[in-house]
Amino acid sequence: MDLKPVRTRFAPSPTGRMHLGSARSALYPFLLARRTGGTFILRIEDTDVKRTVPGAEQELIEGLRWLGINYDEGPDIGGPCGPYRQTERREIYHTHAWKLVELGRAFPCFCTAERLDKVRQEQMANKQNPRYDGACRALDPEDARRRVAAGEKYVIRFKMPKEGSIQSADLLRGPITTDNAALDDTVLLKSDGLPTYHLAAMVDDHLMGITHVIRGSEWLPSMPLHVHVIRAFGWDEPQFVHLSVFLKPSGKGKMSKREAAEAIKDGHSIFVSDMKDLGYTPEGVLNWIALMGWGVSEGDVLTLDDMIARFDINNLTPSPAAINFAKLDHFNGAHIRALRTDDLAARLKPYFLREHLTVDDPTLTRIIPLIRERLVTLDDCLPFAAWFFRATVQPKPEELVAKGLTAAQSADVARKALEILSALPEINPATAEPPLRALVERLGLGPNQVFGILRAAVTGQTVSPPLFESMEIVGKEKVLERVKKAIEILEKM
RNA sequence: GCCCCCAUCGUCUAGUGGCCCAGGACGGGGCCCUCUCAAGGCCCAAACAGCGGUUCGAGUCCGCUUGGGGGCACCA
Repeated sequence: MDLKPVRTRFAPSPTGRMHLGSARSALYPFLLARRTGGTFILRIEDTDVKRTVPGAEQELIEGLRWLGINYDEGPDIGGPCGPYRQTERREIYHTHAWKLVELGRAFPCFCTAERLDKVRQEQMANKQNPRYDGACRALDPEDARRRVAAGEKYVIRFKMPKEGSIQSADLLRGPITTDNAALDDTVLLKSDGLPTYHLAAMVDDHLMGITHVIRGSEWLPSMPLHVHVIRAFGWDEPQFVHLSVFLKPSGKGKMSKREAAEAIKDGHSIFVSDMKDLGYTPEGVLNWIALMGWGVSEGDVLTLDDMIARFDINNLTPSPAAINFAKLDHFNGAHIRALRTDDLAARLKPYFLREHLTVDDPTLTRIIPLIRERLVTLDDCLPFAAWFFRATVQPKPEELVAKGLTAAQSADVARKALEILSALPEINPATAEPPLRALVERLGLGPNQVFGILRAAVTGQTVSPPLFESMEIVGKEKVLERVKKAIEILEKM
């Protein structure tokens, strides 16, 4: 791959929540910039004032930060090509739109939305393609200028050539040729004075020196228009890369609001800001989205640094990808297992605190090695280890009874185990396991039966971290106390 | 309706004309390990959408069909 430093950007519109698709649209240009020693920019495309939702920009910024996708220039940190929020660049677009008018490549249009709607409906009724009918295209330029000066509402439309064709290219798909006749006199500057995407993005990408435009495939059909606009200004177009969409897990149809709700029911989400609460790590999420649309031949558990080292824009795939939450779980678990103890402890603590547990840090640190490889999500620490931070446990009576034994027999086993444990100076795997295994032998029982009783007694549950290691952390005093309590419960059954 | 894009195991993908009776990962099945649950190890099932070309040779190139996706706003 060509490693000349690139300038790339993530240019979201702050119109809703940040989802997986947005995250990936940010990731790839980020990776390309880092791989080549280039620059990655965040630009907010907020030119649709009606659709802008308060807080969306903040969610975007926080999402990127959480994922570790850091940008070099952006609305909150500035940079040499600012401002990075399009509503703050009004004059730039205004000037550029009129420049196109002067060049004869665009024209003011005074048509009302009502008339345009009517025309469109008639066209559709006649099975024609809906398009601008050209009413204002033929207006005398001086006339038009006077009407604008007089304060009449107007938009500026691109004056699409009636004949000929244009060639544009997508890096992954190759060149495509489009007849100009199939293209429309698209609005570039709206009557509120703000630009449409087709003007704003082209102007900004040029002014910000963007070399590679990596964006969603919904832009593929308008790429020819974009190339027209860019060339009308006399600029060179950047490399275009269109990313395919994410499909819902079934592979039938793209992710939708309905599908997003389904995911949440299953304990999953397509929204970046939900991921942390659900116990996902940035590493896991990143790894997951990175590999939907990017083919690596082998070794697919990757950190952000691994991705940067291996990223090659030519290995992106143009076909749509169905999301698969099982794979997210896999990557998340793999990255959790790779975390250092202190790091994992710090990440787990909030989930215990969320349950109003009092966390003792040294204890937490000792628990980590026992649960690390059992965690798929960070909040899995609760079922495995919340009991460590509770003063008492409440085993269900029936869970204290070993398989194949009666309550009375189980109580007897527990009494014998208690006797052994009481005699130990302290309880740990080295001291407790050999005599208890000997007990298993002596009673002619299975280890599951004896250890199962103790597990339920000490942890209050049937699934737990390894028993002897757990008992060591709990401490002899509490272990004895809990086994005694278990015996009482069993005796009453 | 018109325009554009895509097409390898259930899913994500490797494959850039001979190295492919198609490789990896997830998921699934089996076995081993084992105090529960995991993790780990070993093994198994599972795909080139169809039809025509081009070529000595096609998963790989071309065309058509089918299927899927996207777009046709003073939204991005």
